[in-house]
Amino acid sequence: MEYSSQLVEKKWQEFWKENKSFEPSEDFTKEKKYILSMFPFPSGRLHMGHVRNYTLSDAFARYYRQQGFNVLHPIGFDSFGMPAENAAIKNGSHPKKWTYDNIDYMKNEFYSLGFSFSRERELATSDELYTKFEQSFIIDMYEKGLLYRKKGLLNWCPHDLTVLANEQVVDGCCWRCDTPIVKKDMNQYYFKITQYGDELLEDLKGLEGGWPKQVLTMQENWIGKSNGLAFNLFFDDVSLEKLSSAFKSFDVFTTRPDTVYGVSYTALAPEHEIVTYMLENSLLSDEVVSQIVKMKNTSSIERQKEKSGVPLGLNVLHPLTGKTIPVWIANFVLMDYGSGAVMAVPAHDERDFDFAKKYSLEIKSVIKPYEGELSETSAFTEIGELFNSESFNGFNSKEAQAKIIEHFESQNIGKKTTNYKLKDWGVSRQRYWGAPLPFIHCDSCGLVMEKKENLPIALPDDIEITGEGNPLEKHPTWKYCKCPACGGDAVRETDTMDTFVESSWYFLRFCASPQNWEKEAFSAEQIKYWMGVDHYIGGIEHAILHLLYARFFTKVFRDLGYIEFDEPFDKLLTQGMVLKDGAKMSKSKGNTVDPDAIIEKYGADTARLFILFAAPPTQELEWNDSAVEGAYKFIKRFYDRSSNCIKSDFIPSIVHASLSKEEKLARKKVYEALARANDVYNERYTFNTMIAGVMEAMNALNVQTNSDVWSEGYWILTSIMEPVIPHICWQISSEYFGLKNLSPQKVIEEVFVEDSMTLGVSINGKRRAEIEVSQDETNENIIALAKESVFKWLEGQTIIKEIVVPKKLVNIVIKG
RNA sequence: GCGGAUGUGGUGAAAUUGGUAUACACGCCAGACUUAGGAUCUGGUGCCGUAAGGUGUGGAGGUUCAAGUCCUCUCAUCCGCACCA
Repeated sequence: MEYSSQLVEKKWQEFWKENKSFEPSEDFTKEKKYILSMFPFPSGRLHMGHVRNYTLSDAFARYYRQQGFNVLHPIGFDSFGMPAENAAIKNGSHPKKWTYDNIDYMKNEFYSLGFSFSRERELATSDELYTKFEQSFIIDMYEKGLLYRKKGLLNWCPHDLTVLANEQVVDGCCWRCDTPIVKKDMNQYYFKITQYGDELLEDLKGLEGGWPKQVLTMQENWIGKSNGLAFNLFFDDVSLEKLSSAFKSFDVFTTRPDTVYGVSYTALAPEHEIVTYMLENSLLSDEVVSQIVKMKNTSSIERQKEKSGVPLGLNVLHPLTGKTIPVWIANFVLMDYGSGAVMAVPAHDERDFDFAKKYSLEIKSVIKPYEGELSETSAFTEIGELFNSESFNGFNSKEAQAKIIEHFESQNIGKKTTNYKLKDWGVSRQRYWGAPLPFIHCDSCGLVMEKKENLPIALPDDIEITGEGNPLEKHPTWKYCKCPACGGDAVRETDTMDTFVESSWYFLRFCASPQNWEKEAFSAEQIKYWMGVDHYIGGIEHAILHLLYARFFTKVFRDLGYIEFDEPFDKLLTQGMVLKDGAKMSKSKGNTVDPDAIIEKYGADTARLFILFAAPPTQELEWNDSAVEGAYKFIKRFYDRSSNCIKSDFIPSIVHASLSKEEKLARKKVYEALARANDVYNERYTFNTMIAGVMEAMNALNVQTNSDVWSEGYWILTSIMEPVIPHICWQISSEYFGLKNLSPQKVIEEVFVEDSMTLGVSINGKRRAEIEVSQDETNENIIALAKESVFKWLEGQTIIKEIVVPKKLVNIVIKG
């Protein structure tokens, strides 16, 4: 029969659906595998990145099912988010309809690719049920003090009247209307992720081996832990008077306490509270005020271009020497790191150096290199030996750091301190299409939580989306409610949550039993059985945000008593991008390939085979039309040649010794492919080499005619390939083997035993000839044969050494 | 600037512990079958050279009997972070 991807694929997809072939078993005594791909945003259609992602997880899921594991391989949609609202603004569609239409379409695409998802556990995070459970967790977190509300500086678009996420600010302007954004002080809800900063950092160690090093490093840098010294700088009397003693001192942090004697000025961020106080109380000249205002209104990108600052007219006293030090405002001091103020040591810090040069401030060296001289034109930032540092002179930087911290602590003028770059996670968005925060504002009770029995706080359907302001805010009735505490009139919080909240726990939601899907967010029993995720597969672009948030939620849920483990994802596989013509596929570049078109022309198996064969998963994948064609031809050949098999429910038993050379080689190649496949699924994930092995075996089978060898070969090869090209493998298997071969296969060692072996013969490491000897040949004879084979190279030469590497080669070392 | 990754034929890429470099595939070339083929099958294909041979894993050194693999330096490309005190 001629190969028809259309017929074969439809047939098996229906078979799998009707037979519920991929639902996990409730038998928790079986060994399990939880295979998960990062779930998609329902943007409308699948792209090749999706196809690659889910083909990988599907291959793992199918392999482990074959091996007898109980496999959970679920799918959901991360379905809240701005694109739904943007589509509404653009085409007038309702975000809900747009979202769920897209989900329906994409689900069909998924199943037309033959993905073996558990259909009973499908979810969309915009489902009210999901919102209900999520809001309940939010309430728990608030009660634990892990969620709080405070004023903060946010990106505000004065044209669209909305807050923007940092990623939505492009070159200081609104990504949609190009209006320059301004910083606005607004109330915002935050998760206290910083409380888990140390644990999030420490537990990265346990993920080594399971997670790509790159991701671990990125998270480590993002958390950005640094140890140092924090101390107060006290104002002198004149300054105190100026400030009417509203401030006596301010706090600074340094990772280089060894340079403390080199402090020659100190700098505050323009947003520092002392600066604010001075502005509000008109303590600064007009000139200085205008410079500060200018600094504050400059975007961070602009600020980085050149350092600038202005003296505040205040002085502090050096904590050790008592010397007077001027206080400046500097645009390079960040308000949201440390205390928003720094001690400046221009001799040993590049930034401080640049600033001091520009404004002719004192540069005092206190560290000298062990070799070479101090430079006049740059800061010496390495470690070295202390001088100009009173009793600490002569110490090495490292020792001095500890000693100086000790000194500050013993004098009670400073403290050993740890700082993090990680900031609390701002989760509120002034948007409609997200999960509402379950809070109520009451004039008499303040901020009150909604009662759990009233959940979910669902979104109203009758809204008007204009792109200006928050539709929930403008809805005529939605926000008005009674206070759960006092029963009086109150209003709901109209902010919705960042969609990263939904993706922070969806992998737990899949551990709900379908019978209790509506009753519980997840079942303790199933969680205990299925978690952690054995293989988590997704794009590197989520290396920080999603993966960090999911780790944070896991630890929070543990502390809330819902789960008993620390980390959600045991093994992480980050796939590479899909490229065409050397660039990432994207609509704007017009270099996309539509998965539907490929499925229609060649079939899902071809798409899957090409994707797994063209490159290892972690590498970029260059799309190549003729290589796709090649994958299609392979499948056709694979199916055509199956006619050489004999129908049987058992693997044929073959007496290896009685076979011809070609037959033996074919068997060897088949079992080599099997051995390699096991290795690939368990350790290496290099599906490309596994497929190459199968192709080699096919080539070897094709030069012999023994139908037992053919049948055995196909019994094994269709089993290996089923996770890759499932439809055609089930077809072949059902035609010849009654589906009995889709099960664990044993490697037979005897086929690897050969009568003779081929050894390379090299002279001084350069290969010159090849000899064939029997397996049990003595080294003496091997050397004799080797010498004979390279006779002409040895003429008149002196042999120094002869090396025999068993089963590999002979190396003869000659003089010269 | 800091951190990470990658560099092998015309192309995508193999080489598990240092042991015959270029498996497998795409492309190309030749042939067969064909009215024809962009179908199918067979063979060839790193580079230079008619050949003998030489040469060859971004570049330069080094260790070793032996290096794509280990060490030092260097170049290029890509990614992440980026005034984090």
